[in-house]
Amino acid sequence: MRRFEVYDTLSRETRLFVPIVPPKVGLFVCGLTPYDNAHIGHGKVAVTFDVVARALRRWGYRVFYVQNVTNIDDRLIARGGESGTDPLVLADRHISAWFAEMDRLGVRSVNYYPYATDYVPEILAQIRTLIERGLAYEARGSVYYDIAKFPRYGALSGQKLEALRPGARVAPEPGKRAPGDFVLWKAATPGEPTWEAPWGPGRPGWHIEDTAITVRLFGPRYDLHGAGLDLKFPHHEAEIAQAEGTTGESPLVNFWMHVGLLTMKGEKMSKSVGNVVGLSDAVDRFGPGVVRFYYLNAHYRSPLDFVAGRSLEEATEAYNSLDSAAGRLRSARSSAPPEGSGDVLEASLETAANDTVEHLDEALSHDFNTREAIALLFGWSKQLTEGVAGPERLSGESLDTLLAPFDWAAEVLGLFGATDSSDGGGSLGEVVQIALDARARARERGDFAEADRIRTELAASGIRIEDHGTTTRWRLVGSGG
RNA sequence: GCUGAGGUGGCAGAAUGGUUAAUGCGUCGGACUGCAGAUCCGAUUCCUGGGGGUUCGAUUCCCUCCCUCAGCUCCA
Repeated sequence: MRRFEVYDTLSRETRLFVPIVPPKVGLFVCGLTPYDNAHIGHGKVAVTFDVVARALRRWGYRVFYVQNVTNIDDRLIARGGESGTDPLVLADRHISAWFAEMDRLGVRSVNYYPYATDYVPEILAQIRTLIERGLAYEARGSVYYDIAKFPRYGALSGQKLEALRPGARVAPEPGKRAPGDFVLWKAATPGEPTWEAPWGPGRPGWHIEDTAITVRLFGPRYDLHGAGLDLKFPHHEAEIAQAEGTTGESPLVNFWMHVGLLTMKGEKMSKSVGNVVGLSDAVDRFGPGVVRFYYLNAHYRSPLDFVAGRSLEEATEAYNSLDSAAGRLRSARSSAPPEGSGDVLEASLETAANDTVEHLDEALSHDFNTREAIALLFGWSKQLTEGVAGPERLSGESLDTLLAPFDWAAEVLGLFGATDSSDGGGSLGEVVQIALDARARARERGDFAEADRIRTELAASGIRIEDHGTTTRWRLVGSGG
């Protein structure tokens, strides 16, 4: 197991990561609220923790990665009401879309997606315990957490209860002892999905599902909790209060990781501001590789400012240059000379390849510095152009060595893998080759109008042509990029 | 107001108590090309918010001020 450090929001310092029960790592990410389509801010969190899980697995940790699905909550009910759809049906629809999007983006590291509604017994048990311990109280069929009874409430976000502005954004509810008390169980409202409970029919509050799930799956304490920065308060404070109040053990989580928000012209991207860019739109236009690259090209904790018409376009340029460097090697590898023949690599390059891989692991072991890793990949790409004149003459073994840094990127970042590049091969390749042959003949006879027409049409289909002397290469690019 | 995160070249964005502060994008020049793009070579040597302090040395540590963003019970 490789040693690495992570910034922990609670202690506000970067610390060496030590699992509670090595080599196991419990990773919980809260997030999926399927009341609407995902936007590119959601994608940032998903890709960030995908890379975290990939890196940890590479380093020998056994990660159990859980992401919950809040398939019942206020917004779902509101949206369902607007369109006359059952909230649970609406949730299912968005969940399917989310899974499809994650698959396209290469986010396949989540082991288990528990649904809130599948954990109602655990939720009820937790609420019952909190009431028994005097930490929660009933009022008008609802149950609230009495935050005055939990002194650590506010520690994660550094909030002092007295300093909070109660009711600043939400009207105080009748029945609460204090405005800051949060709801654990919401009394039924006509027309809403409800579950039976000792306090009367109702449904779970927003925060309780997470701890019901994690206490059940991980026990009273676990290793890593991730989410967007905007969930730090009050949601994560509530989680701590619920879980630690129930189990009596502390801390609930050893390392809290909070992802910097995606902003647009300096403002947070959110539905309420109305400045959202759909995740699937971005992936459609630029391709999954570019979108992943865009996220990982900055440190996960920094805010990332999205500029329409520029951010993903810039990412495309940078992404393409690395992707074609990797693609060139991969296509040479697929047609490498038979085993035991071909040129052998210079020893210095072999050393450099190994060093690069080591440095890549090192970069990620410093609080997942993916930007540093990408800089190293550019450095490696530069070394390749300087040191490798003709990759197609190299032995397969040598090519494998040269590919090692890109293989690392495919494994950990989910970028520049074999499936990312479309150089040659396959039935698409045959069709494209026919078009390229026709263009070559047109150029030979000086019919450049025809040659350019073919080039333009291929480009419209997302196929970019690159002339290198007498040979022509092609690659797939995002149709809009 | 309170809490937290930040202010780095034209732009995006790293790092570090110490030689010329990564990397990418963009721009300019050159090579190649029928042209364009891509690629390659070179340039973009006067960039760390203001002011103090600690230090032989600060962008990094401390103080202070200014500014930006986020959170203060919908939020990834």
